[in-house]
Amino acid sequence: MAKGSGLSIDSDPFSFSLHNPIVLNSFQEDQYNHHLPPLSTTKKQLHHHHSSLMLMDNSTAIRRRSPTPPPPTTIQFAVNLNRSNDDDVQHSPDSPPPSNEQRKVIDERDFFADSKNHLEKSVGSDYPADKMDLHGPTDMEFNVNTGLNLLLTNTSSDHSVAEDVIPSNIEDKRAKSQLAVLQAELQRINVENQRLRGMLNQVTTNYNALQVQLLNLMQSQKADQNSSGAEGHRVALEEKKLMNGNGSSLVVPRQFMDLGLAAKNGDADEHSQSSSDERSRGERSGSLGDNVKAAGHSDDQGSSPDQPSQSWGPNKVPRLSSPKEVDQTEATMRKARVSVRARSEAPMITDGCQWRKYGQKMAKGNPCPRAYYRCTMAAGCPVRKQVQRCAEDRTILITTYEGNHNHPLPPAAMAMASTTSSAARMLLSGAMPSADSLMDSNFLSRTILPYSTSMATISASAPFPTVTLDLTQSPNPLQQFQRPPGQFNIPFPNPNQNFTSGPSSLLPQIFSQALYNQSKFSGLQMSQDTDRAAVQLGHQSQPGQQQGSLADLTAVTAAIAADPNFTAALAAAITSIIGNAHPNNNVANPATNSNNNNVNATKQQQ
DNA sequence: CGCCTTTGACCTGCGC
DNA sequence: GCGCAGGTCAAAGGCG
Repeated sequence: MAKGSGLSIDSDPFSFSLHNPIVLNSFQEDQYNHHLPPLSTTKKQLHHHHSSLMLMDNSTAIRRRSPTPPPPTTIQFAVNLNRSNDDDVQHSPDSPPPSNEQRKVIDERDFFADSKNHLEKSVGSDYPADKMDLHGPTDMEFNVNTGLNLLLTNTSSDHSVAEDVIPSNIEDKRAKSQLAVLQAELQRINVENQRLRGMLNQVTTNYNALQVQLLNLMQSQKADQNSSGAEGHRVALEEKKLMNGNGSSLVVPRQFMDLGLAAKNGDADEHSQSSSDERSRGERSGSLGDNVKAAGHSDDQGSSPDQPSQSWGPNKVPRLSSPKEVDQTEATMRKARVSVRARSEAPMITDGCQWRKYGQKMAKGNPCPRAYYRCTMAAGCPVRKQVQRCAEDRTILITTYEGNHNHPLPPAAMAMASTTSSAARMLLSGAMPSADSLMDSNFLSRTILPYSTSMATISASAPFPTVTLDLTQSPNPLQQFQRPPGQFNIPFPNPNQNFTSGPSSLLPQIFSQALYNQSKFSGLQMSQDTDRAAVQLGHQSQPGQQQGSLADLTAVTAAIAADPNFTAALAAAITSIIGNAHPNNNVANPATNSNNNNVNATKQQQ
């Protein structure tokens, strides 16, 4: 029996699936079972061995042969995309030839394979089908809102046999009718998709033109600021407030702006060689600052990864004596951090990277221990992160990132890296972004930031410049549409890092999406009535998770508008989702790991 | 055996 | 100088 060619409708009213072939009633199923494995087994095989192409239908209009009306439902067509020889119907030497029903099974599977090809052309016309990983060994489910009006036959086994006995010819006609409807609808959607794509391209073009104009205007203003001396700093700060578009949503300490402008005189990044007098020596530079010094020399723009020994550890930081070196150190020690607050029951948000825990301590004022991780995707990678639950609300997970990766990143990791490095560079440079970076910043502001009016904050009291992305606030998704496209929040410069290139303009959305998908009850809490609104990127593996949302739709829509290569972002998002199940990301829950104490923790508790 | 987590020890900066 | 707090190291043990 072909793997994944069985049919089932899940009992879950919110997600029952039709696994090809599409129509079987329980009576027929019993007949098939003489030759075929149980459908449950088949479905399981499909789940474990095949990718699935799923067509999500949220338009209701789905009729089941059930006495009860259909609930708000998502129909998932799980299509066996791997048609290897092993997948074909295999008959034992003594088994009978395939029956008519079995042939129908095969034919209908072929139809779905063809449908999959249509979808690849439709959704992924800008993205190679092979990169969609639809043939991969994962269980990725690719969901598309079909808007279909389907007439389906229920095959749930709880129906009586007598009720479901239908002549096979009628059933066959019904199935063919459904297939014809499906095929016609797919073609219609293809046309619609092309039309929408064209519209989006037009909007994107216009938007880019506006961005360039705005950039030119800001650059001219900046030139005026530079000519006016110190007054320029004040203007720059005001300008940034204006760009924020919400005076109360972002507090940008003057010191950071001054610092950034001073850094701009140098290299405009973490490795600024400037020795600005505006860097106050009185500011705290804790032990992490020592680490940051080293990290600044070892990340992707400053040094070779072959020299990891200078990267970390206060004990390994070379002593710098000359005033010039001290200034350089102070320039790099002020490395920014990016803190992400998200509601999650998971012990750690998955960002696509591999992390190794190297320490855990009790932090003052928080009963939950703080865990320290370093990136292990490459030797000498300076990136570290801290994970700690919020003391006030332990459902909030605070993840603080620091440093830049010195190695290639998977798309999901690029999303996080892009976001963090953008934020860090914003703090450290304070300079006006380039045209590309402006785009990047705008995308970020229109996707992550709109989820909350107080989402992005910059901490002035923290020992180090820290950008906090708060994803715990209840958003108003409609604001995303209502927000004028020219309105800015934080002008995150383009990371433009060595290994964080790629569709950076899309990454914040992906990052946001990944965060959402990773959180069982994410801070991106959406209204129920908009649930399952349309395109879904989320996986289905978390029962308690809200699936899809208007926010998903808006994020995806923004991504489409931002870049015609939307499918690349889609693939990245899916990758991040898949990465969510990475076995190495099972970090012990700090909140529940009460046995982890150290000297300081003991002192703290005493 | 390699990778990971755990956890006590250690280092550093800061305030008093 | 001492204590505190943040951060890291590294040995020990667990796990697949």
